[in-house]
Order: sequence, then C-alpha cells, then structure tokens
Amino acid sequence: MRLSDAIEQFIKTMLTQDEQEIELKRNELAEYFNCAPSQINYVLATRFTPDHGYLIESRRGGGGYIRIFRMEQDTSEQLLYMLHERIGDSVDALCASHLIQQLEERELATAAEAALMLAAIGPQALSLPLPPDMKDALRARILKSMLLEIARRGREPKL
Amino acid sequence: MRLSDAIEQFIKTMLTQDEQEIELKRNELAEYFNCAPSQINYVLATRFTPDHGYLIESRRGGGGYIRIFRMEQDTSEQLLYMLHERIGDSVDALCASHLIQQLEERELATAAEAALMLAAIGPQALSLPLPPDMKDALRARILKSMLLEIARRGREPKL
DNA sequence: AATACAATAGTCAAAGATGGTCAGTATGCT
DNA sequence: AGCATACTGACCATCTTTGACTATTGTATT
Repeated sequence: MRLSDAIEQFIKTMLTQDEQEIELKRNELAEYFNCAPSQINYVLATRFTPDHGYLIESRRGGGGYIRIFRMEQDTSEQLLYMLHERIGDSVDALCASHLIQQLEERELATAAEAALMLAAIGPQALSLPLPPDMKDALRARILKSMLLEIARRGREPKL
Repeated sequence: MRLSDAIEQFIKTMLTQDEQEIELKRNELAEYFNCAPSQINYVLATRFTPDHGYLIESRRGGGGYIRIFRMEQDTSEQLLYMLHERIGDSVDALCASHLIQQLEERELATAAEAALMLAAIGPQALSLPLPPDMKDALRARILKSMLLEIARRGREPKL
C-alpha cells in the first residue's frame, strides 16, 4: 500500500471513532510513518481539502498542531458545500446576497450572522478602487471563507 | 498546553473573578509556573495589549509590581467608536484579530459571529494577488463595515 | 545627603519547536 | 516514453522560551 494511502486511512480511522475533529503533530505523525514531514502536507493537500469534506487548521511554533475537522456529509454541511461550489471564483453582489438570504432561511445562520456576512461583502466593504471583476473575485473568496466557517461549526445556529 | 496559554488563562481567571484590576509579582508568577521571568513579559506583550483590551502598569525595585487593568468601555457604541479610530484606513491581520477577539470577550459578538468575522478578513479571504498595503486597506473596510452592523443592532434587543 | 546594595521589572537577541512551500526526483500506470 | 501521482529535502515562516544584560526603586550605611 502506498504511504499516502496509509496515512489517509490512519487519519480517517481517527476521525470515524466518534470524533468529528482531531488534532495531531506533523512531526510525530511523520516519524510514526517514517517519512518526511512534508509528506503529511501532501496527504492533507490531496485528500483532506474542503472539496473532500474536511477543513484544516494549524499553528506553528512550540506547541504547534494540525487540526482536521470533518464536515457532516449528510446534513446541511453538504448544502454549504454545494453553495461553496456554486460560488466558484467569482460572484456578483446580488447573487451573493441571495445565497446569504438562503442560509438564513434554512437556519444555517442567524439573522445577525446573515447581516454580518452582508456587511462583509457589501459595497461599503468593497469600495476600494478595483476593477469590478476583481471585486467579484474578492467577494467570492470572502463569502467562501465565511461559508467554510459555518460548515466548521456544528449544527446550531441558535436563535 | 503551552506555557503561555496557561499563564494567560491564569491571569484571565484572576481578572474575571469580579475584579477589573489585578496586581502581581513577576518573579513570583514565574516561579509558580517554573519559567523565566521574561516569559511573563512575553505573555503580557502578546495577549494583554491595548488591542486586546488591557492596560499594564508596573514598577521596578523593592516592592515592585505589575498591574493589569481590563479596559472599561461605557457603552458598546463607545467601544465601536474606538475601534473605528483604531482601525482607520488600514489594519494588519494580527491587530484585526485582536480587536475581534475583544468584541467576543466583551460579548458584543457571539463566538460564532467572531469566527465569521475572522473568516471574512483572514488570509484565505484576502488571498488575491494584491499589494500588502492594499490588503490592509481592504481589511479595514470590511471590518469597519461589519462593526457598523454590530453597532446598528446594538440598540436593538440583546444577543 | 551620598553611596552602596538588594530587589525588582524590562529589553532583546538567540535558540528551540513547530508547521508550510516548492521545486526537483522517483515511481508507477497506460 | 510520457503522464500522473507520490515523495523528499532544503529553505522559510511563525510562535515560544530562555538568559544575559539593563533600568529603576527602596533601604541600609556612611
């Protein structure tokens, strides 16, 4: 079996054991598998991307870590993921506001959160002198970044 | 757990227990945590700055001390005003994250909202090929736009 | 008063501890 | 062979911890 596959399995096993989130040390894992630390990055980059349903968070320095979150495939995270796809590399303001509205209607975000998101991608926020297509690209990134954050947290928009 | 985090927690626990101000001895604290005294300075410098909402006052020599004040904000509007002043036309990522953290600690935003805001101004969101100063300017606008939203709802029912 | 000494706290640069990137190399599949 | 995937290592970025040196203040001694 390929090393990458073995590491992938190892991580997925850790994740399926009731936990939805795991934390690991890159160097420890690399040593365990007797490989270069960067191999871990390779596995994460090729098998644990948002498109695969995972989110990564890490920190360097003493006490550093890598955290891997699994998105719920069945429930609304899937929807978020689809929205994520739909946005692509560029969205205009109208489309973005519609998406945010949908989030609120489906109770994936509170009204307050939806308002915040609108504020983040509104004309005020993006009023720098940039070409319009650049703004759409920027809006897409901001929105996707926020959607991923919503996907990361569990399922309680709590009103 | 990281030493720095432990010390940070220790201090914050002291501060949240009704007191708005605490006094401590650098050397005592260092001995308690079994670390170099300058470690205390590191924690203060990275986690108790004005951007984090704290003020430090100290004295050397016999009977020396370090006092930590949690800044008092009269109303949320005043805080937001200060943030506006602080942000201006440009903020770097670190400063912005400190300010958002402060919003959460002071319960002007929920943890979920703070996370959303962080996502909106994070490196992922602003990963377009732009000069750094342009990113800082953009971050300032996005953040201010979101703060205005928070200020606006601040006059309505509580969280 | 002036001086010396002890008790504190501050600064800063170096070392340590992690993780990230990327270009180049190896391996395996068609 | 040619292409895609896997792997490695050198170099980079970031965060933490420490220690040597410095600065300030109170107290004891002259």
